[in-house]
Amino acid sequence: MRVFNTLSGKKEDFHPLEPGGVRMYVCGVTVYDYCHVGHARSTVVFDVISRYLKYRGYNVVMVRNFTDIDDKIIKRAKEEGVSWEEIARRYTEEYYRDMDALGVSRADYEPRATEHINEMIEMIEGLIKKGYAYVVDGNVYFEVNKFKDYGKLSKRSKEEMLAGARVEVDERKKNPLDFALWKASKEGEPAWPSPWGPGRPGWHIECSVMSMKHLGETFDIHGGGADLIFPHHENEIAQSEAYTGKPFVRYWIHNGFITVSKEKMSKSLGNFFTIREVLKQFDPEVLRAFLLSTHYRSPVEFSYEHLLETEASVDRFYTTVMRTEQYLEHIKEDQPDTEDKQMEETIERLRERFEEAMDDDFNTALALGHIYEFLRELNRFLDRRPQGKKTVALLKRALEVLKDVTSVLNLFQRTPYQWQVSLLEKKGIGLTVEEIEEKIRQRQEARKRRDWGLADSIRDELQRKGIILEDTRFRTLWRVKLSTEAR
RNA sequence: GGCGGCGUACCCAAGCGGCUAAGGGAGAGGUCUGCAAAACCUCCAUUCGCCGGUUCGAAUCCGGCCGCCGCCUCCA
Repeated sequence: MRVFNTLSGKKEDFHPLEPGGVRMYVCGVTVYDYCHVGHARSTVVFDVISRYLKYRGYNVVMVRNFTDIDDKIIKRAKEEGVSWEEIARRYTEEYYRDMDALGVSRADYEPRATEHINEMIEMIEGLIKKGYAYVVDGNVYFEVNKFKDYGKLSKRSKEEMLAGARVEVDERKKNPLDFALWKASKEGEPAWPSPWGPGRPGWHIECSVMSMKHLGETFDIHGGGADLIFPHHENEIAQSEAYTGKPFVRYWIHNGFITVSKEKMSKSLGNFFTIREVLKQFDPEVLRAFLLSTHYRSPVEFSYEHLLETEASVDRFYTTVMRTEQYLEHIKEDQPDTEDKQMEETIERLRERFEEAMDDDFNTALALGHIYEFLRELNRFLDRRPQGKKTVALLKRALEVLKDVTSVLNLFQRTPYQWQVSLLEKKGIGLTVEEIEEKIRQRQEARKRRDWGLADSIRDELQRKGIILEDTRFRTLWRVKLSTEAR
C-alpha cells in the first residue's frame, strides 16, 4: 500500500508502527456553525481511509476531535446571547446529523477540548520546564526558535515565514512566529484556573494532548484539510516533539479543497454551501459519491451541474442492480448453462482492480471508474439472456462482490427501491408509490386490451410528473426521471 | 515577495517512462421494443496549456514560458 506523506512530499510504502494495527488522528471541526461541503469532504475522505484500512485487515483505532472552545464560538455565543456551551452543544449535534446522513461512521474516540484542560495544563507546564515555552501576563507561548525542526512539514524556514510579513504583531512575543499555548481570559470570557491565572487553551495544544492520550506519543496517521498544514500541524509537531523528544506522526495525510468558481470554499469568502442545503435537493449518497469521484488530494470544483452528473451515475448503479435482481427472479435454472467464462473472470478482476486502486494512495476515483465499467460488463452479460444454475450463482456472486467492494466506500448499500423512494422526495415528485403503482395497473389493463392510446397517455401523464416507466419482459418498472441539465 | 500545486475530448475525471490515453455525463447513429424507457453496440483526444531537451520510447522525467489556484492570518 502506498500513501502520500506530506512530510516527505511523496508517496511512501505504508507500514504501521505495529504490524496489524493502525492508529490515526483526524482533525475534526470547530463547532460554531453548520458544516459546509469542505468539512464534508475531509470527514468523508478520512472515513473511507479508515474503512479501507479495516478492509485490508488492520485493526484501526481512530480519533476525531471536536474543538468546543475557541474565539469563534465565544463570538457566536455573544452574538446570540447564549452560553458558549450552548453553541458548542448545538453544533456538535448538527454535525452528527449531517455526517450521519453522509454515512460517516463514528471514530473510536471523539474527544472534546474542554474535557482535557488538565492534561493540557500538564503538558504546557512540561514545555515550560523544558525551556520551550515562556509566560507573559498570564499567557504562555511556545518559543519557536528553540525547536530546530520548525517548518519541516510546511517546507519553509523561519526566515521565509517572517519575510511573508503577514504575521500578527504582538509585542509580548519574543518572536512573531511564537504561538499561544495558553491564553489569559478577559473579563467575562470563559476561563479555567491555571498556574498562570484564569484562561483557556490555545488551539494547537488540544490535538497534541488528545492524540497522545489515546494513541501514544508516536502514532501512524494524522489527517486533515490541507489548510491545516500551516500553522496548525506544524505547531502540533513542534510542541509534541519538544515535549516527548520522539517523532510525533509517521504519515501526514491532507485532503485538497472544495472550490467554487475555482476559489477555495470557505467561511471567510462566504462562498460556501452547507451540507444541509445540498441535502435538500440531493440524496446524501450523491454528495458522498461526488466527493469520492476525485482523488482526495486534488481540488474539487463544486457545482449543481456536477452533482447532477454524479446523481446520474448513482442512478445507473441502482438501475443495473434492479435489473439484475429482477432477472434473477425469472431466470430458468433447469436450462443448460450459458457460456460464462469471461464473466467469471470479470467478477474476480473487479475486486483486484478495486484493491489495486485503493492501495495506490486511496484512489477512490479510479476505484469508482472500475465499478462503473463493471456495470457495463454486467449489463452486457444480461443482454445475452443467460440461463442455468451456474448463471444464477454467477449473478449472485456479481452482486455480492459489488456490494462488498462498495461497502468500503459506504456507497450503494441500499436497495434500488429505497433509492427511488428517496428520489421521489428529493425531486419533489408529489406522487406516492401507491399512486404510481395504481397508474401502472391501469396502464397494464389498457395494454392487455392493446389500447395503446390509453396506455401511452397514462405513461405520458406520469412522465410529465417526473416518472419514467419501463416495460420489461416481466413487469413494468418505474423510475424517477433525472436530468443532467440545470433547472 | 517566498513556498507549493494544477492545466488530459463539449463537461467531469483516471493516468506517475513502453499493450489501441480508464470511467462517467452530454452529443450522433444503430440493435432491442406495440411505441417508449433501460440496456448494449458504433462514433466522439494520432493527442495530453505552449516551446525546447533527455531517452530506442514521454501526458508521464528536466528546463523555460503562459494561464489558474492554494499556503505564508482563523480555516476541512
